[in-house]
Amino acid sequence: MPARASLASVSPPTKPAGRGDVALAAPDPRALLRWYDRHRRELPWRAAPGTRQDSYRVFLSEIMLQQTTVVTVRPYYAAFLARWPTVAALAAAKLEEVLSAWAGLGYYARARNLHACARAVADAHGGVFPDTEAGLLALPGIGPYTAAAIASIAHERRAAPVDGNWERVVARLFAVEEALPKARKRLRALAETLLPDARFGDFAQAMMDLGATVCTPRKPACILCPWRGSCVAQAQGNPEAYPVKAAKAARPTRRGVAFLAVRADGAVLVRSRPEKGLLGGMSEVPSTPWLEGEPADPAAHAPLAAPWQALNGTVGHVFSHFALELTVWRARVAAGTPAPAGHRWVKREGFEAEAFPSVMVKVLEYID
DNA sequence: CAAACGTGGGG
DNA sequence: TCCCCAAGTTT
Repeated sequence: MPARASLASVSPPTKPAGRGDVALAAPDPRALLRWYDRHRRELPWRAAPGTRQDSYRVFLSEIMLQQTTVVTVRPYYAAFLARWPTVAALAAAKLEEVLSAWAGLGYYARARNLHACARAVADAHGGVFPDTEAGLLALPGIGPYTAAAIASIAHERRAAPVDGNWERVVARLFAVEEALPKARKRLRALAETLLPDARFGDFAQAMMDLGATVCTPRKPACILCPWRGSCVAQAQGNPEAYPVKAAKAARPTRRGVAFLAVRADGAVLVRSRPEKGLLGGMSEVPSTPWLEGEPADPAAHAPLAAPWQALNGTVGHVFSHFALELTVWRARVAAGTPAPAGHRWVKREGFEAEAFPSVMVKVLEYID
């Protein structure tokens, strides 16, 4: 257990208020582990106490949980595990299958990387995940956090998977004044001082549970915290002030027109988006470009000549860095209408196999 | 390194 | 309605 004094090099330069009078004990990792033993949450991807989880399951869950809530991930995790129980099974899947199964979960590069990673493990690692952070880090879609998570949880390596929970907990423990994202390096250094001498997987998950259930972004339950006697922010009385965050960029609005061509048999005209970029590789109804300011001329972008009818209302959708307002133009076309190059007709029964992102599901509600 | 990259739920 | 947030990675 490093003494407080040894943290000087990574501590914030400004002396936090409230530290002067009462000496705070250094946070003891064993106290958190004891708390975890009493309050550990049951989660589908979590192994029974005292056992290690299969690395593929840790991998699958960690990729899905990136920037995504537990509640949202649950059904996707169950579906993926049932359909592709092993890394070999996932590696054998077609990318399109993986993308359609991922549809609705967001950040679709994750699905592409998940698949590429499974193939890399199957092809270049004999079907076995690397058991070191460095080895894991070299795989597609696995960054510093996920490498440390798999290494600690599945392989019991000494590693600090510093996620948003860890950052919040550490920022409060040490009252870090520097704002995110610049504070990331400092927070990581402080986090590593907290690591125990054993039970690295449990400690990693304990930090996440603590952040998710006690040291929450708003109204943290400090009274229930095993580290309440070691927390500078709690001593200051303003835990919610941490972590400090930089101002966010404004979110502009882009507009466009989506063309909903409905054939007599109910089939809809669909195409696939480019593999890179927004909604990469996902299925979509053709549309004008999505632009800020002056909308593009719809007629110039219609996929085929038809009696287009502008529908009332718009489809609104919020992406991570812009909001989208889509006007829907719909046309009923004859049964024999051919699909233009790069497009295809998809019937209702075929929707399941398509990789429609949520924004397109909204557009497709205008079929009838 | 800042920006791109989704979505749904809660206050 | 609006803003924030959630087990980050890639370029």
